[in-house]
Amino acid sequence: MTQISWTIQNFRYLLKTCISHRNLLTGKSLHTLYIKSIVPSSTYLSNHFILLYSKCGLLTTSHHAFHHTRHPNTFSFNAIIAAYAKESLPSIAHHLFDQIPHPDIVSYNTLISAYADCGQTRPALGLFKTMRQLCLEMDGFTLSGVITACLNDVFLIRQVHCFVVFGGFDAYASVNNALLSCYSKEGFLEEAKRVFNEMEEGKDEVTWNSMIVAHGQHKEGAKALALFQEMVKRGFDVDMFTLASVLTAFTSLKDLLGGLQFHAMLIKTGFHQNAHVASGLIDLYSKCGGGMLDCRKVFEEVSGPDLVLWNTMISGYSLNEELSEEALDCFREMQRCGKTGSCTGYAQHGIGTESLILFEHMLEQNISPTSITFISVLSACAHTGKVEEGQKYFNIMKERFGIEPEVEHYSCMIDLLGRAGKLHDAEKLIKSMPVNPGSIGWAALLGASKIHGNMEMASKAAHKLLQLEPSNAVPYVMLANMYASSGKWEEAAMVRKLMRDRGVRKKPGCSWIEINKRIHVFVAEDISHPMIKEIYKYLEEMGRKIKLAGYVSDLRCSLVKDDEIDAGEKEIKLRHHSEKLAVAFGLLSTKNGEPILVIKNLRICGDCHNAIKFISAVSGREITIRDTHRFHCFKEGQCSCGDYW
DNA sequence: TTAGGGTTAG
Repeated sequence: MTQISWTIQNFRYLLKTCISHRNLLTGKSLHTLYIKSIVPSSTYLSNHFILLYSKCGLLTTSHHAFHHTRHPNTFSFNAIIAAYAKESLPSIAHHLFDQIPHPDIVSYNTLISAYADCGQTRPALGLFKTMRQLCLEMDGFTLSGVITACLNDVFLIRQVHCFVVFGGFDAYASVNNALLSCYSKEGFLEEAKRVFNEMEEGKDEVTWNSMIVAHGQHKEGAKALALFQEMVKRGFDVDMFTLASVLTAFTSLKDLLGGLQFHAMLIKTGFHQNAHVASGLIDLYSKCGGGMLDCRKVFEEVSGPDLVLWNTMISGYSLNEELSEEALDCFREMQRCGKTGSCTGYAQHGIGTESLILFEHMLEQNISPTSITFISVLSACAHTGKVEEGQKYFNIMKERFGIEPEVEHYSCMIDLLGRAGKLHDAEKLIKSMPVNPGSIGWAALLGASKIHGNMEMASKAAHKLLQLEPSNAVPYVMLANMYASSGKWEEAAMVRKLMRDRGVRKKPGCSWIEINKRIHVFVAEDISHPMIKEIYKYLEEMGRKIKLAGYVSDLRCSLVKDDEIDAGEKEIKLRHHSEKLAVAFGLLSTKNGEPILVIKNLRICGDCHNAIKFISAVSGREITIRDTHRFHCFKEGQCSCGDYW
């Protein structure tokens, strides 16, 4: 048998191939072979074994390889620091950094990025300052890391931006990409665009991807899709990052049809099995009315679902949560017994919901939940009135998983208690919060007070909100509407005047529906649509039919003073709310039996919710309304939210 | 050897 003698060059070549292909199996065999071989000890090879294990996510093995390196050099330290940085362990990385006799620019860059990834601005800037004091050379890696470390502080980002321009670092694509991305994440799309435009020929794939996602995040989906087309036209490579970014554009446009076509393309290319892309798809379907069955199919296609994929599914279910027939029966029974004020019966009967079942499955798979997972879980409990479960999960997040509740978790709990009619408990929770409740907490209490018609609590919450956010129209409108619906016209007028005096403008309510690839938008009492006469006529006829079926209009929702118009006119005004117009147009423009989907930019009005339940029964159609809070799927006279939203 | 880009909540 011929003995093959391996040389260092053989090992070098094969090891580099293993690293670039992330081929752990071959890499490990190579490592065993190297240890047994007579090849002299090589720091180069040892360093690359550290890298291989780090890139394949084996931190302990990587550290082991570092530990067994006979003569570690700066490269060896840099490689193991990068491994700890990747696992978000900057303090250990720093400890290793301190042991390097002569740290080089890569050592600094790696440690700066380690801190940046964990949002630790100060230590990252400290290292940057040291580099300046030592007159060490800097490069694009350094500045990209420093910029990322400044995320959440736009003043710092601007200061570093000045440094970049005056130091000539704006020649690096990575530096501009970091600036572009940070400006966008901070909400400054215009500044991101300026960076993009000034890059001229210096753009790379990352620049385009960042710009697409920036537009998607700022709800400029159409521009994001146009950028994607431009990127392809200019010959840039499309990768997973691009595809996931494009999906957010479809989601922001609520363009389910476009998303479906894009999904077909993803299946052809096989990219749909990538966890990031799949998360984007699930988010799209769950937010645009695609249904959770399709989400489940996408989820099952992914071989190794990651944490975000689980979170996206749980959140999707929480948005689409349907109360089971059993739960609805229980609720109806409670209503019959006159216990309408409280919905805690759901919790008392321990009825499971899909998102909570999925959450338990996630725990069985030993996937550790994060703070975001708990926001979805608690929000699902709030949507379905599961007070006891909500309290249980709120407690275990700290006790079992060591996650400190943040203002968002408290806000879910306030929402949960408030919706269930426990307004005083909700207020007590706000007062006992160790973190500042901010506007989110008070907004949750205001919403719940409105549901339960508790004027006193609503006024308290609204006034807190007006102090915190004087330019936010929501508390003014909610408070004025509550006064108006309870006949307190003077108070309603005072709130409206205050709003006018402060120059606060209400976001006009509108609803839209897509028919034959065209979006039709309606505002209340719309007269602009070409089919508006037919729509009004249809609603008039439908109004008669649903009245016969038992519908009674809720005139409190018309919010017009009694002596201004009579009840008949109020009823007409109610009939012409934007969501009713969109529903009527949808029913007129589609075939019998076809389901329709309407989207509204605000919360659905109480009278519309009731009327559409009747319309679904009379027309025999499935009507889905997606409002800012959740999906309402109306079928045979019932809504999936169980009148609890 | 090190960077910048994607998915989840409110």
